[in-house]
Amino acid sequence: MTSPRPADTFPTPEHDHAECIDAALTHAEDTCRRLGLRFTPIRRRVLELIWQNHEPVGAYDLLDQLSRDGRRAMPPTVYRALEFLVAAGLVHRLATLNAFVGCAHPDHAHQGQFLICRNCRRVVEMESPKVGRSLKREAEALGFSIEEQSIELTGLCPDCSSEAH
Amino acid sequence: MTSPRPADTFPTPEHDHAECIDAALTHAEDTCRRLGLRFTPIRRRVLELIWQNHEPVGAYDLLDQLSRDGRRAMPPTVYRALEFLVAAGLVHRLATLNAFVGCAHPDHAHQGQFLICRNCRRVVEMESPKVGRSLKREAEALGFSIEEQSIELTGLCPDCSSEAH
DNA sequence: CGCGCGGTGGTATAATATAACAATCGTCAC
DNA sequence: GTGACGATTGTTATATTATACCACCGCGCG
Ligand SMILES: [Zn+2]
Ligand SMILES: [Zn+2]
Ligand SMILES: [Zn+2]
Ligand SMILES: [Zn+2]
Repeated sequence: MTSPRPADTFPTPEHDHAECIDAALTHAEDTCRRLGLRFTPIRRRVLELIWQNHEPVGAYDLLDQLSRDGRRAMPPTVYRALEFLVAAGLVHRLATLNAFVGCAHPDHAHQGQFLICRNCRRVVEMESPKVGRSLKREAEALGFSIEEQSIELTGLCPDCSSEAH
Repeated sequence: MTSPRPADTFPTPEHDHAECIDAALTHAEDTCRRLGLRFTPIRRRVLELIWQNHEPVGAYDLLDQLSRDGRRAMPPTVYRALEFLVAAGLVHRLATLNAFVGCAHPDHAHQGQFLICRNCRRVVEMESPKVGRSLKREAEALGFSIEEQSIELTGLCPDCSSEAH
């Protein structure tokens, strides 16, 4: 079972990030094959770029990096790839940042809760069933049925809060 | 004690919305006077426009409406007013919609959870202490300290889900 | 072959937001 | 009053993010 590293905690500087990238790409291949989706070179490359680190990336950053590859990429190219990756559950879009981050739990359908460090910009994807249940229950009490959720928490990660004296 | 209507449930078509607007404006005046902030005509007018209904409004929509007033408004004008109103806790920005909505609980500091109907676009601001506590606890377990939260739930409000057979 | 469909390339433009500087207004000390 | 100063607004320009639209390509299929 290939799967990206759990990443349900902030990654250490020592962690083998090449493995993060490799796991994400391998998992994406598997998923796409299983679902009959086409994991084309552009889509693969965009996913790889998104996984360059654990920080969210803007679409135009990706565009620049694609251009540096040699291919003259235009906005629709990267947005199409992103749309595909988000739909396939391989990438999440962070609405508060207009940026994209690799999904840490791509092996099952979910909509996580994101912890975003305002200092180092790293992101961790939590998945708290408790929070999900509370929200669902309280929304239902108002007669509201949730279809999508966007939960983004900004603050300081452990490393950055200990730095701040 | 003036305060906008609770709006912790979806508003009925029959409710006296003029009262919603009036309460929001009166409360804003009070708040600004208390905090020594200047509730200028532009800021007042923008808040009034935001409260035209219970749906979020985009900055450029507001801009159009301001222009229709006669004043030749430019983007910075409306963005500055919005910045002020958000900072004063009178308005919230919805990241998933790039839009703004009047705060339903402006009488105390908070960061609510928004229920957004994808059909009628109405928004309700929940304030669930339970959700807040769960998130805080689970984030702290990862060493993360939350400074801001953005929680936006999209789905169907009671009225729109009963319409859909 | 002829057709349809998903993917890509490319141009243009829409929609959202901010930078930078000038002009004006309010307030307060003098 | 009036000059000084900070806060607010006016104005122009530009940055940033995202989509509409059409042409072309490659491939499977009747
Ligand atoms: Zn890593
Ligand atoms: Zn950090
Ligand atoms: Zn109302
Ligand atoms: Zn509705």
